[in-house]
Amino acid sequence: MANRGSDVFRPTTPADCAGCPANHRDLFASLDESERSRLIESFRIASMQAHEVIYHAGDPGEYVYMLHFGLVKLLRYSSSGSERIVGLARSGDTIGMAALSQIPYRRTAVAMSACRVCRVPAAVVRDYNRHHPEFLASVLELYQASIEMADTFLTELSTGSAHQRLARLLLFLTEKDDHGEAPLLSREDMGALLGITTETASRLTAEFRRAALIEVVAADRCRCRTEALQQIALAG
Amino acid sequence: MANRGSDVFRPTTPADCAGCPANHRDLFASLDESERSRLIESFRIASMQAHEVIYHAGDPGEYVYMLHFGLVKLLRYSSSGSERIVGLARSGDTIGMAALSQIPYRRTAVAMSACRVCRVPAAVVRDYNRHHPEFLASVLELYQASIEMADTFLTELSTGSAHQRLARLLLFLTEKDDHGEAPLLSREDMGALLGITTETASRLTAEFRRAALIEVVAADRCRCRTEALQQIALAG
DNA sequence: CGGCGGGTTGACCCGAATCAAAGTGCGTGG
DNA sequence: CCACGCACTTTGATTCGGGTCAACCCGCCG
Repeated sequence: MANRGSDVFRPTTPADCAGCPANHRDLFASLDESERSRLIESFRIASMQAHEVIYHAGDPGEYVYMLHFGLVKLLRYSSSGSERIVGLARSGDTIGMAALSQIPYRRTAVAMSACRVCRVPAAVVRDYNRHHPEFLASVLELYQASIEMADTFLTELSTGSAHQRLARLLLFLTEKDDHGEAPLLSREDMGALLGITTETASRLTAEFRRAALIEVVAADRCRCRTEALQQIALAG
Repeated sequence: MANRGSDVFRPTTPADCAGCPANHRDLFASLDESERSRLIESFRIASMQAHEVIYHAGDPGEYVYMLHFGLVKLLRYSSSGSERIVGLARSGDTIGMAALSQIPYRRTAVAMSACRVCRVPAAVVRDYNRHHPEFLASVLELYQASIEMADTFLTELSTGSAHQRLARLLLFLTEKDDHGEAPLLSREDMGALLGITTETASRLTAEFRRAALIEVVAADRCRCRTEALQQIALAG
C-alpha cells in the first residue's frame, strides 16, 4: 500500500482558497471574507499522486477533505477480503464526513490521479455549526450527494450486463468531467467499480475501443461517443 | 401501484411517542418533555399495510417519517425502467431525509409489511435545529447510517455468487431482527435487492429450504441457520 | 538483461438469465 | 359453495455471458 500523504501538508493560503472549486458552494458557501480568513488558519493543503492513501478505514476521523482537483476512489473491503469501490470523488467534492460524527472513517480514500486536497479539522466544522445553524443545510447537501452517488452505483453500475455497466460508467465519468472526455481507469479499478473481473473489464474496453465507442487520447484519458454508449447503457 | 396512505394520518399522541422505538435515540434523543410535547402537535401517525406507498420519488419532500414498526423498502428506478431496492428501513429508522434539504424525494418508500409511521414536518426539524445546533449530531448520525447501509448493499448484496448474496441477505435481515428470525421476502423483492431474477431467487430459497439452511415459520418469516449461512456468505 | 505489473487474448466451463409450463393459495363472483 | 382467475412460487430445458485459468505482450525499472 502506498504511503500516507500526511507528511506533505502545508498551511492553506488565501490564494489556495481562491482556486478552490468548493469556494463558492458546498461546505463554506455561506462564509464571508473575515470568517473564512479566521477559519483558514486551521486548514492544511497537500498535493498527492496516484495511489497515495488519503485516509484508511478505521483511522480516527479528525478531518474532512475538500478535493481541489483530481480523482479519488472510496473503498470498502468485503467480508471475503476483496476490495470494492463504493464511491468516487472529484474536484469540489468533500470526503471523510464520518469525521463530523466523530467516528472512525468507514471507507478508505485513495487518489487515482494527481490530486490536491484541503484538510479541514472536523472540530472546526462542528464548532462553526454551533454558531451558524443555517450551516446545517450545506452539510446535509453533501450527505445527500453521497447518497445520490451510492444509489447511482447500485442502480447503474451494479445491474445489467457487463457491457451496460461499462457504458454507464464511461457516461458517468464523462458527465462529471469538464473537458468532454473521461478519465480512463485501470482495468482493475473498473472491475472493483462494476463488480466484474479485470479480464472482463479489459476485454470490454478493448472491444469498445475497436468499435470506436471510445478513443484513448492519453494514457489515462479517453473520449467517448456518448450517444452510442447511451444506446448500450439502456439495452446492450 | 397501491394507494397512498396519506388519508389515514391522525394526530400523534404522547402514548404513541412512549411506544416509539426512536423515542430515546436518533432524531429526538436530546428533547426534554416540554419540548417534545410542543413539537408533537405537528406530528401525525398512520398505520399502513404491505404494498402501501409512503412517498413517491419526485414528491415534494415535506416530511420525514419515523418507523415505529414494520419493514419498508426504498426503491430507485434504473434508466432502463426496472426497479432496484437501494435501502431497507426497520423499526426506529427514519426515512425521507431528503425533505430536510428541501428537495423532492429521490427514492420511493413502500411498506413491505404492516407498518406504523410517524410523520414529522421537515420544516419543524429544520426549525428546531436553528435553536439547538447540537441537534446536528443526531441528523448526521442518521445520514451516516444511510451511507453505511448503501455501502453494505454494494459490498455484500451486489457482489459474489447468487448463493453468497442470498446468504448475506438472510444474515443481514436476521441481525436486524430481534426475534432470531428474519422476515422472508417475496422472491421478486429478493431479486430487486440482490440484482438477480425472481426465478433464481426462488430456486435458491427452495434449495436453502431443502438444505435446512432456513426454516419457514410463517408465511413471511423464517428462521436461519446462521453459522452455515456465514459459511456460504464467505465462499459458496 | 531479467523481472514485474498491467493489459490483452484464448479456451473452457459454470452459473445464472431466459423462456416456458405447471403447481399453489386466495379472493371474487356466479 | 364451488369454479374461475390471478398472483406468486416452483421447476425444467436451454442458452449465453462472464468467470477461471493460462499464455503472451509490452513498457519500465532495477
